Amino acid sequence: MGDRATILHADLDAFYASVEQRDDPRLRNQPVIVGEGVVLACSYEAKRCGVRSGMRGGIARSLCPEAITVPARMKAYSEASTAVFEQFHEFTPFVEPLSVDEAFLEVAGAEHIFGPAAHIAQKLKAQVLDKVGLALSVGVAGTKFLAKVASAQAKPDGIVVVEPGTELAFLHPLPIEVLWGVGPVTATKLHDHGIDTVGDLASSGREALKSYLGNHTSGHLLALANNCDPRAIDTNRRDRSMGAQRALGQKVRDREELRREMLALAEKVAARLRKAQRVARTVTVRYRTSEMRHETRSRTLTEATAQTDVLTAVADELLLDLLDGPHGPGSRLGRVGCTLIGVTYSALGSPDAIQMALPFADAGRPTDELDTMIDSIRSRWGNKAVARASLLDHEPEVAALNRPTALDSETPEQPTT
DNA sequence: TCTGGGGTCCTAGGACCC
DNA sequence: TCTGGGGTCCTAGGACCC
Repeated sequence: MGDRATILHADLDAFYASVEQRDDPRLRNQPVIVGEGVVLACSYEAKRCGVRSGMRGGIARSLCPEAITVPARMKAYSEASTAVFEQFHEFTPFVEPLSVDEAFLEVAGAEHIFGPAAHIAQKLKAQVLDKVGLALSVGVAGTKFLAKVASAQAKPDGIVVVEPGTELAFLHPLPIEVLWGVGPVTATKLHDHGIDTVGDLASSGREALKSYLGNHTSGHLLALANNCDPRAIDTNRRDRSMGAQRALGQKVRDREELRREMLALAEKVAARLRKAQRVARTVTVRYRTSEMRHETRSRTLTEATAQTDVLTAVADELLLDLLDGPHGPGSRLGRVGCTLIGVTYSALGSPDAIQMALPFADAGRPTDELDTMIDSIRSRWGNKAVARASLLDHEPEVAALNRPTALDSETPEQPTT
């Protein structure tokens, strides 16, 4: 791993805006803003005026008055995404989606068919443009992290290959902000200590970093800065949580209105959960006060469920706790206000895994049979502990499904070379 | 640039068990 | 009854990513 550059990071350029420009010729070569309230995406022409995603629509339009604003068409983006991922799979089965518009591809096993990784990157780009009509940027490197940094450098519409042996020369001059896990907070801390480039970070002492970044972050960043990233492509990733939230503007809504809003969100996510054939065990309600402070309340159920009435009832209770505090209905709401509510279901499992596991709960099956069952669950549902959601800990045989070696261990598929 | 909506992962403290 | 170590789970909060 890492001694050959066989990992691709493929990233669609300005995805939503590119789909709009593809579908409406009048938008081509024009500054385009997708999304009305806030900017969900913008074309490169709009980026040149300083427009960024997440920006309020009004500010974006004042920066770029000539921009054409269009509403988001999620269905079109999702169809385009599916079509692009089909092209990825034409080259390798080892595709790890990161979001609708980007993925890692392991192409070690595909090189004998399509040629070296850099050629595969070119063919991939050409094919996505030809079949789907969208521009793709590709980074090619020996590790995931480097491939992702390379694709960012390749934008727009380019390819950057980091040849083996040149990794540190490529990485060290770059600003620390390129590191995965460095956001505004961590960046400020690093700059305060005179660390501005990845090279600065790589030559820093672990203990010194630890003192202001903590154990995990310092180890993680130091590893990345020294180009140490052993993570393999994981084709089995599944959602670990599902949620919905809604911003409410400045207005403090009344208590019953917030409860109705929460009910609608909780029902919506429960429906998504069932559609995905998943069950959840933890309900988290989130809340943003008028001072933009975030608060959460969560509860873990004894058994995972996708039943709307159960999930909505828990969400309602948790919301009331946030709204009322210890001093009665609405008393907290009056003081802290509410500008956003949301609900997330997590500790997701799969009802099928539970049903498959159940026979083992009441019959003392031999361990080799159990091992076979665990293998079959793993092949269907991935490496993560899908059976955890069943929480049948009082049944030792099913509890065995949660054995770290069986389901929690990272044993990603390896390409056959 | 004071902010949408969808996520992931980590931490610290407390409860509880052996 | 007190003290201790080790482990797991749950909860609340925070940082980060697209």
